[in-house]
Amino acid sequence: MPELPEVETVRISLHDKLVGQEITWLKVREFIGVLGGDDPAAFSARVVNRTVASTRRRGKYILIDLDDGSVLVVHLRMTGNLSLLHRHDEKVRFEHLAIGIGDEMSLRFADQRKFGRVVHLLPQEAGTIESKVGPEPLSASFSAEVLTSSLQRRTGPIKSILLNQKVIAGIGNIYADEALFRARIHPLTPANELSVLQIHSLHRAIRQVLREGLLNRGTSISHFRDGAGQEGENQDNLKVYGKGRIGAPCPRCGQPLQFLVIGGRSSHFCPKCQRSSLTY
DNA sequence: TGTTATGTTGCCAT
DNA sequence: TATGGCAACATAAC
Repeated sequence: MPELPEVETVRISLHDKLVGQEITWLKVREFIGVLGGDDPAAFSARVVNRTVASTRRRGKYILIDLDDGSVLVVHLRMTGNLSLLHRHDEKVRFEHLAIGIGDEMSLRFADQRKFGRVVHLLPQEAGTIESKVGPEPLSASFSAEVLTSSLQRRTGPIKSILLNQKVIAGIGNIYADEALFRARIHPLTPANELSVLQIHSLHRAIRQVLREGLLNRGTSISHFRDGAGQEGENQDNLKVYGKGRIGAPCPRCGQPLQFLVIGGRSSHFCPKCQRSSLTY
């Protein structure tokens, strides 16, 4: 479900309603594992009575900064969902954690598949997130040169490399396929065989598809909703993702799109527009 | 009714 | 270190 645009959409939808609010109570439901092995009572003791200082996003992580320098780290994985409801609203389906926000609201974390986590990092642990992810693709520091240097020593298929969070933070299966289509690069191309022009094209395409995803407030193919329960619109903007299996026509050339499993992930592309050794 | 796929990541083996 | 396979889990769609 959630890649950079979706995660950022959730964060933005919650930010103003969380900042400055006190965490007043906390309830862990049946799935205690949501806390990543932490003890519910200890977790609660560290978090309750703290105030939300700010929210941030790093890759696919939502970071909720508390006033003591500690951080609530939320990862939605495949089917995780954050929603801000009134405190007396019914428990939502698959709810694993409810966090009281001020006197009236509660932030619910729900996750059908139980892969997602909400962990609390002490101030001295807050840096561990940084060691898990690479550059932010929409930041000014993510240049074509930065991308070049991380691709040139890798031999794996570019599709798989784009999914590596240490190479670029926040790209998932949808935006990887969309970026490769825009850059006209075959997903199986070994990363270190891309030409300078192809890397520049890919760099531009990555930023473009992520920005569009963000402007459309995320891609809602099945599960995705923002913090207010709103669906995104970017599913209408997808050019190839999900279309290869049915052989839908390429929006550029009309050829049937193709489907491949690459690194265990479904991959959709145009065999004509995205050729393996395209020289400019 | 059974099988298969699902947008993520970490662990394990090579 | 880089890469690939697979498991974690629940459900919908075939």
